[in-house]
Amino acid sequence: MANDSRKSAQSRQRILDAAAKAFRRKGYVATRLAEIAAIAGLRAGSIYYHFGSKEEILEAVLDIGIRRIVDAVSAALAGLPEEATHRRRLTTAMTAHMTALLRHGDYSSANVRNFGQIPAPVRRRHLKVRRDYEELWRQLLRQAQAAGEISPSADLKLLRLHLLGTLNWSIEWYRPAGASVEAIAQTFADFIFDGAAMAGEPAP
Amino acid sequence: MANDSRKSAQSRQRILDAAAKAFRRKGYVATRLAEIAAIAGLRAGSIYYHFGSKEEILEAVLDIGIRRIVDAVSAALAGLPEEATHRRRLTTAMTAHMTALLRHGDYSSANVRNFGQIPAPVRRRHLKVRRDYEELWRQLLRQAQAAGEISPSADLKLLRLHLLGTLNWSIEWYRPAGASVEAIAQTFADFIFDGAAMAGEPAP
DNA sequence: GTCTATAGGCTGATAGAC
DNA sequence: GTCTATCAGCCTATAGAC
Repeated sequence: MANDSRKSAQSRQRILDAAAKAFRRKGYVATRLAEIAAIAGLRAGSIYYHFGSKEEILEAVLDIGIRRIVDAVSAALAGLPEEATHRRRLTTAMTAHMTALLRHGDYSSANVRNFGQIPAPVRRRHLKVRRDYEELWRQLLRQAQAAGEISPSADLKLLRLHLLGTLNWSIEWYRPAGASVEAIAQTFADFIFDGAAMAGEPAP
Repeated sequence: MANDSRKSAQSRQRILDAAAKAFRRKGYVATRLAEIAAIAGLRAGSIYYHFGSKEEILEAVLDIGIRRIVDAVSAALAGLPEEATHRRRLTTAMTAHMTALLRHGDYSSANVRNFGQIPAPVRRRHLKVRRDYEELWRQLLRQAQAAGEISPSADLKLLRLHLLGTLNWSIEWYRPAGASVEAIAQTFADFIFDGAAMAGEPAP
């Protein structure tokens, strides 16, 4: 009994892992159930013992994906000393987000990549979790601005979209061969804070 | 005769417009030929008078998409006075890119959005045009750095990915209701050049 | 040029044996 | 729990009438 439920949980897990990997690479619609089954080491029909439909698998993958990002960012922030600057907090959060996406990331990448093309009902249900994550960034930015580490004139909504856009777009171009994820995230964080203009250059 | 070839060209155009619109919204794989035909005002079978396959339509849409972006950016840059600063050049290019994407942009959006999930042969053929466009940005950034308007220590490759990532990601969140495309692009350009940190704040 | 009709193939999902 | 077998539906693409 404990044996059966353990076996079931393992198969379910393998199916989810396989789906996340496939969704990340080819997208939800283009991925076939037979493909997921093959990666998971079983036949297409067997999937239906664990899931009611392909959409149900998608929902599970999306949920795990966003949760992994939230957990990674939260854990990284929790590991910082109380007195850490807001700049350090934001840099840490950016690195954690990017790492979750690129290195430990079939689920997280599948989430970010497929979000724009998932069926409407699934999207609606998933939106709540997404908003919670956005709220985390809103708070980080608000606190940094309140503490005077971000310019008071900065539009925090656009800054958040600017920042997350840069990070999320990396799934389109990142290849493990190049610079490390940490180095890239650090460079991006410096761009975000200091800008790329020559120091002392006047604004136009 | 001139009448027929004009009618043919018009239908072909309507099919492409319809495909670009659908590809932008739902992605290539999820879009059905019957759907494209319906938007274009004809039946699925009729499409094959104008195109040999669904993939052929995709290729045409992708090509037009990238060309529209290149043309928009090139035209905007050509409209600048000789003595324009490099900051102004880059800001202008960013605005043109974003406008092409968000406002005049079924083709351009379809291109950016579907690039990650197009069939391998199509992708390979399309890569060349993409690289040409990237080269345009490489030159802009190189010249700006050479002129001393971008910090000599800035990694131009990461700066380009940073900049284009921010712009391209906007197709995931932009809604016409909010701020104008020009205002958003201007804000992003200022972020890119000046950063969001409190002026005079020391780096950590 | 566009239509209707349909071929041919594949896909998500179900049923029943083991 | 997983398999095999199979169904029903849908989709791209083709053929031939108009």
